[in-house]
Parts: sequence; structure tokens; C-alpha cells
Amino acid sequence: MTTPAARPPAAPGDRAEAIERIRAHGGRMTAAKRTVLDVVFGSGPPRTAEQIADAAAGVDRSVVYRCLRQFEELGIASHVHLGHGQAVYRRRDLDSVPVACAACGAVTELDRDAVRDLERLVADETGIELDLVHFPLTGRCGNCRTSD
Amino acid sequence: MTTPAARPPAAPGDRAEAIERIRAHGGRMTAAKRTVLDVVFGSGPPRTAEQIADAAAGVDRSVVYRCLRQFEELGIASHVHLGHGQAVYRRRDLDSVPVACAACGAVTELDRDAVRDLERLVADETGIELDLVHFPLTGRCGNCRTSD
DNA sequence: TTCTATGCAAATGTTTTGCAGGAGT
DNA sequence: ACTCCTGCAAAACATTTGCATAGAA
Repeated sequence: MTTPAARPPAAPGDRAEAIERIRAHGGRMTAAKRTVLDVVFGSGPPRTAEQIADAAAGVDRSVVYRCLRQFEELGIASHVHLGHGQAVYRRRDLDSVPVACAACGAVTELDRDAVRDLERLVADETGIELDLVHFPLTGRCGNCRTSD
Repeated sequence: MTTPAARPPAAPGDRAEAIERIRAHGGRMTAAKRTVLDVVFGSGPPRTAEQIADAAAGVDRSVVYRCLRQFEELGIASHVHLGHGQAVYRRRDLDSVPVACAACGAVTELDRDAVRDLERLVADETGIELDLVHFPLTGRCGNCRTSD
């Protein structure tokens, strides 16, 4: 495993807006939830639920899962399936499509415009409307290809 | 959930060649293995390990998993991660990339040439070499979009 | 006869759920 | 106060593994 690419730091308002959204939907802002939120919104690569649980010391695993689910329901975070194992969670942001390395978990973003042609092609040929955010393009990065 | 698309029937020689390959690598051809092979090579949509186990009556789950693993090691079958749930197994073929509907599991094939440009683009921009067979393009088919 | 494969049972790893008490709003 | 949230334990689920034996080659 190599060093996964870090995400850009969260925009300053993002975290606050997330909290606002939680409250707007009747959710409570608790210490545990803040901890999980900080991990998901923090810099560094997207993490699996397990890694998030590890990073969120003192928060029970089941609570981590419940927080993550709530974040997803509220559109604050979303998980992407990469590689074989588990999904990783990332702060949700819109108009870029993630491209993941299945081996090391690195995720880089690709401009949405770059894949418009493909989306159109697939829709025409198969009738399927791609969801490249939830089910991202996946392969192996240069590091992982050489370090076999 | 709608009706997933069926695969084209296996070419007549494919099954025999698979058996040959198993033996060529020191494997034994057993009743259980033949049963699992028939399910994977049969017509109908790609199935999850559980569905294969159900279809392969009388074969123990653990054996099903072992067969599937062997098939993968020998290049006879490969698993595909689609949607959220488990992977599905398909007879390994050719130069087509699957496109999956995450909602109903329908899989249609797309000619590999059609995605060459994308592969090149992603490699240039991100350094990631896509593996569109294991991690296929995924979205929602027309049926599932209307039947929300 | 040799070595792989099978079936069963148990272990593993991840995610979910029930519940009683605790804490935000 | 109201009810959402937490932590713990247990359940659920998918997959893997150990082992003795049955069965291809």
C-alpha cells in the first residue's frame, strides 16, 4: 500500500453548514457526532468505516456507523465502493467524479466535463445513466502497479 | 427491482475449455464443481455467491466459494462489484466491459473500444489505469429510474 | 496411490439491531 | 419535557478456515 492522495481541505463553511443541516432535520449535535464529522471532513484520504472508528477514539463502532448513515441521508457525506474490501466515506461534493485506486484507496478527482461524452455514450448504448459519484471509476494507480 | 438482462448463452466450446483448463492445472472435475460451473456458465444474469449456492442445490456454501475462487484463479470466471451489495460472478469473457444497474442488477455489455478514450483520458489525468471489468461502470437503468 | 475436493463446524470480519440510560434542544 | 443519541451486547450476514474423509487422476 502506498500513500493515498489527500483531499483538499474542507472549505471553511462546509463543516458549519453540515452541522446546520443536521439540526435542521431534527438531529442533535453531540460530541460523538462532532468527532466523526471532523474525521470525515478532515484532510487526508477518504477512510473506511473501520478507519474512521479508529480515528474517532472513544466513539463506539456502532455509533460511527449510525453517524455515517445519517450523514449520508442528509447529503453531508457519501460512500464510494473501492477495491474489494469496504467502502470509504468522503465529504460530499458535487461536480467532480472520483477516480479510485482499488489497491491503496487513493482517490483523485476528475472534472465532470471530462466524462460527459462517456455518460452520453453509455446512456445511448445501454440505457443506463451512470452514477460516477457513488460508483466511481476504479483501477490501479501508478504506485500500486509498480509496487507489485 | 426489475428483470436483469440475461447474458448471451455460453459459446458451446467454452464450458469444455473451462473443464480442460481445470484439469490442466491439476484440478479434479467433481460433481460439485460441475454443478457450480453450470450455474456460472448458464444463461441468466450474473449471480452473487449466495444465489449461486442456492442454485447449486446440495453443494455446500464453502465449496461454492472454493470453486468460485478456483475459477477465478484459472481465469474461467471473474467477479464484478456492482451496486452496493455483494459481487456477482460471470463467466470470463472477452473484450467487453459490463455496465451495471445498481438497483436491479441488470448488466449489459459495452464494446471495449467504446471506452478506450476514457481509459486514456483517466490515465493521463490521474495516473490510474482503470479496471472496468472488475469495477464496472454503474448507474441506473431506464426501468429503475421510472419505477421509483 | 496420491493429492485434491468435499462437507461440516467453527472462526472471522463487517455491519446492524435491541435496549436502557444519558444528553441535546 | 421530548425524543434523539450513546454505549454495550448480541444478532445478522458474508466469507474463510481446519479437519477428517471421500473421491478423481
